[in-house]
Amino acid sequence: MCADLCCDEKCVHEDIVHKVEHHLPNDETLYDLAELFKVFGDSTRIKILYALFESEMCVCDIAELLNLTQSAISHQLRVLKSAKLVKARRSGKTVFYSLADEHVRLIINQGMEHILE
Amino acid sequence: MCADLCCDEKCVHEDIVHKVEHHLPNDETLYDLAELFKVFGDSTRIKILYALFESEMCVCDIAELLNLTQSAISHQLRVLKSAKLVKARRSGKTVFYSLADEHVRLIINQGMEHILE
DNA sequence: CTTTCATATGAACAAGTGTTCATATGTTTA
DNA sequence: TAAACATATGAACACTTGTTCATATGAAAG
Repeated sequence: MCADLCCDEKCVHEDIVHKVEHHLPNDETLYDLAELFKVFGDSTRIKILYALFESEMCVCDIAELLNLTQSAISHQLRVLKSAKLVKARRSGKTVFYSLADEHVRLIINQGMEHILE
Repeated sequence: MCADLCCDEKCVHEDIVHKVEHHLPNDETLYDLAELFKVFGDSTRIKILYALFESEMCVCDIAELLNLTQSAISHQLRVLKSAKLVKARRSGKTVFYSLADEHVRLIINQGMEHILE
């Protein structure tokens, strides 16, 4: 292991460690942030979000579009909803889902830019 | 399951499904995008990235900062590096890691905005 | 009320992930 | 060359996650 002084002139250590410690958001916030990105970290959910970029859609249509069971989509929409990435609107038996806000689009576009460069 | 026509006046279906189908990026791209977000979806990695916001750091310092083994950090840095989120610079025995580009900061800040609202 | 249909939920299982331990690689100094 | 040290890597393990199947809930139509 590193013994407090593992380098020569370029040494940062102690100082940096303490400086960074003070600038780190608290653990709970960082945990929540990771949880948010975890939601984006599944291709089914990404596809659902991309689909909702175009228009609100009901569960069965998304299922048909992505060739997955209605149950799978419903489970995933639940995840997206509790992360406040989508919202639901009921119309009779049907429930229409749509993007909760524009953050979703921004985050995804930023990610897309990264992988396309 | 949904039988092609599950609603009344508000019906979208077929039309929307086909329209959205054409606008969806291809499967591989969507998969890669999900893989990218998966990398952000772990609080250890988020903490590492946040630490690197302040300054480049070597492996053992990050390990000390986050109270994790050097091995754990090294494994995670490998993940971050293959996603091109961080880059490495060797100086003697020590390897300093830093953010690969400004996308990282943008994506994380966007995520942070979402959870803080 | 009963049936039908869209959606939600719970259990179960396979597949994936993050950490630790042990050890290898590579660099510097004695 | 040998010892010391920072980092990397592989195997193993517990833990998490996404899907399916079966079934429950809730709304509209007969």
